[in-house]
Amino acid sequence: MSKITIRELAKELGIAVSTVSKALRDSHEISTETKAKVLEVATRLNYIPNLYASSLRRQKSRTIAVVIPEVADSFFSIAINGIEEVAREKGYHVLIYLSHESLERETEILNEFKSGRVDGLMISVTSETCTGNHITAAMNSGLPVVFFDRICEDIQAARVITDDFESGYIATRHLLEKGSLHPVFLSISSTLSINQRREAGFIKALQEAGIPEEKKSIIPCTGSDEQIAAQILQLLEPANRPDGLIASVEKLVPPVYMACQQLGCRIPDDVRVVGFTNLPAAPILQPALTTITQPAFEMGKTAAALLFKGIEKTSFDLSKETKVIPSRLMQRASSGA
Amino acid sequence: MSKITIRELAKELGIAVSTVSKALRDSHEISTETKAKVLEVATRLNYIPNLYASSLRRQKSRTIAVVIPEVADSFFSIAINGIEEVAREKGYHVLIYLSHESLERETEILNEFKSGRVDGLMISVTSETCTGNHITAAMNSGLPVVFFDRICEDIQAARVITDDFESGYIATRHLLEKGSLHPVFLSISSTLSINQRREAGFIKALQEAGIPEEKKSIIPCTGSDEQIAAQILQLLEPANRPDGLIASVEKLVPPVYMACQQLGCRIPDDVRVVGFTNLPAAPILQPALTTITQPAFEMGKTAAALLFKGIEKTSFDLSKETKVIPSRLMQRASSGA
DNA sequence: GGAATTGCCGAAAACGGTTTCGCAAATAAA
DNA sequence: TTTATTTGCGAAACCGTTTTCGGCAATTCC
Repeated sequence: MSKITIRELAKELGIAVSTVSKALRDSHEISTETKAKVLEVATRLNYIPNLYASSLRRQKSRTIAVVIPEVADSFFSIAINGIEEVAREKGYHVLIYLSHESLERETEILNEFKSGRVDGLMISVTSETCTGNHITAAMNSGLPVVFFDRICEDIQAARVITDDFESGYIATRHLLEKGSLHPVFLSISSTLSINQRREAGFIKALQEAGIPEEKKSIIPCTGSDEQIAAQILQLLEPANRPDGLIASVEKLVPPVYMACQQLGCRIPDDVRVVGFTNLPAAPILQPALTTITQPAFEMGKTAAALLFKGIEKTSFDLSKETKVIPSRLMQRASSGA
Repeated sequence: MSKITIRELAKELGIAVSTVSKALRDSHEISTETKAKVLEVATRLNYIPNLYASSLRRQKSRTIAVVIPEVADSFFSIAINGIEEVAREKGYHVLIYLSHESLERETEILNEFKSGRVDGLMISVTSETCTGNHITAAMNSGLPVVFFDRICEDIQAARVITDDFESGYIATRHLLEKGSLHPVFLSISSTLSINQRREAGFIKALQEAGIPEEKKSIIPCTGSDEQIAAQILQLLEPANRPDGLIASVEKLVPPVYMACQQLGCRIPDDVRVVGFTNLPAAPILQPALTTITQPAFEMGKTAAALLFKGIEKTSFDLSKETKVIPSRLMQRASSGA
């Protein structure tokens, strides 16, 4: 089964290649009968246009890139689902790149896009990414860009985010209402947008409650998984154990539960817990985990839809768009009765 | 920042475009000095080759496709990690497609590859995929294909799998040793390769143990998530509750724990549980889940490496390759003390 | 009825690299 | 010294599609 090209269709039909091309693209220059004939032969011979020839000529690839820190995280994997769904509807293909939380890698990846590799880019930045030169460089080369979830605050670009500040606030208030007197916030990166906002919501709730702002209440959890586990283990030692905590990202949830099991620390009696996560296992943990659940699927869909709008309508100024899709507090046993 | 092409490099250097091209590809026809000059100008002007022009001429795209049923499953998301790692090393790009367990969708997706869209394909088939006509069609068009995890038994092609039969056997023996007298196997699809093998291992262990092969011991769990939950809930009713069970895929784990919580069914005292899963939450479940953990990352890496070997060495007959990477039984509390 | 328009199609030039082939000079072999 | 061979480079064809442009006939408009 050799590849069949537009030339062979033309030969088969006894007409010019340009006519075939126009017929296939449903040009008004071509009569309905000719179109029908071309279409018939094309399907009969199972003609599939060569994407690269087409992309080369038209300077567009019907391909988008998704750059995320990692895929083994429920938020991102669910978001990809949403992205793929919209892409498929629109006839676009999606390339995936993992930055592994490395700014250097992210920069490398984005640099390749300047050649016109992709028609658009959706990105959730690295926790290292504070300056976005590589991103603005890509944007300046004419690439439509949509940030989703983890954005770069100082770049004027389309954003699809969730209400991280409010979620941080709500989670904290929830802990306070459940009786926690000194909740702590497990922070993963002081430069990460979502972390900053959640943290700000946390602080606001604390201030409103008249709780003195001790430095200790924000606990940085950084480094390898093992290091994080050790930090959390230390935090939950009986000596100065907090009575409530917020796991600001999904990866902090397992070490928290693990530490509690090791230390005999009871959730929620000793420490009330809320986690930012989309883990399907949240309701089956013991006790079931109260979560701030992000609208991952919707965010993926929305971001993709926005990107396609930016790609297809040149008149549309993508950079002014910001969509905020609210997260939800799923109240379960881990935060108290 | 306008796109800069190879012609502009040539003009800047005062040499022919063909020379520039060859220099950039490090051809032996070009002197070392010329190469150096070309390289200098190329980096200075930040030249990035147009992938589509290159792909069109060379008939290869340095792009592979990964087709999987879904991404929101720890196995697949970890496998993607492995794939991406190898792809990046090799300078390949990876397109991702989700079949959503639909054969029709899978067929559509594969059909597009016949145009030379990608240089190779890694696929984990749908549970609906018993006949692989669409896959052999793609293979016949010259596309190197590697199956990973969920294979199509009747297609002669490269495979990277885990020892599902042995794992099913080991999981079952483990349950029996822990005192389960009549373990059951929760099956998700009778056509799915991994399901069949795991089931076969289960049956073998039962036979060896002299347990009469009752039909009831293999429980089909199909349909929507809600339907599956209902089926499992019914199964675990006290009346004829099994004393051990194997969740043959990850998505069955939450409904099992959920049902036990609802019914007051104690794990492992009432029912011993083993699950096939890579869930990071497995150790923090109460009780911690005994798992058959698949080498997802290694499988992704191995499959990708194999595919690239098949792509790059035409002499290499991919279709005869089968790599089996063993899974591991992670013994935890859910299967008994 | 002549001019202007419209409808339909074909030839050829793009798109931006890669590759083949040929040519001249330099080197090696005879 | 003559003949082969090698080395380094340039001209042009090529990959498969899209698009511009022009042409011819049929139609519409004064």
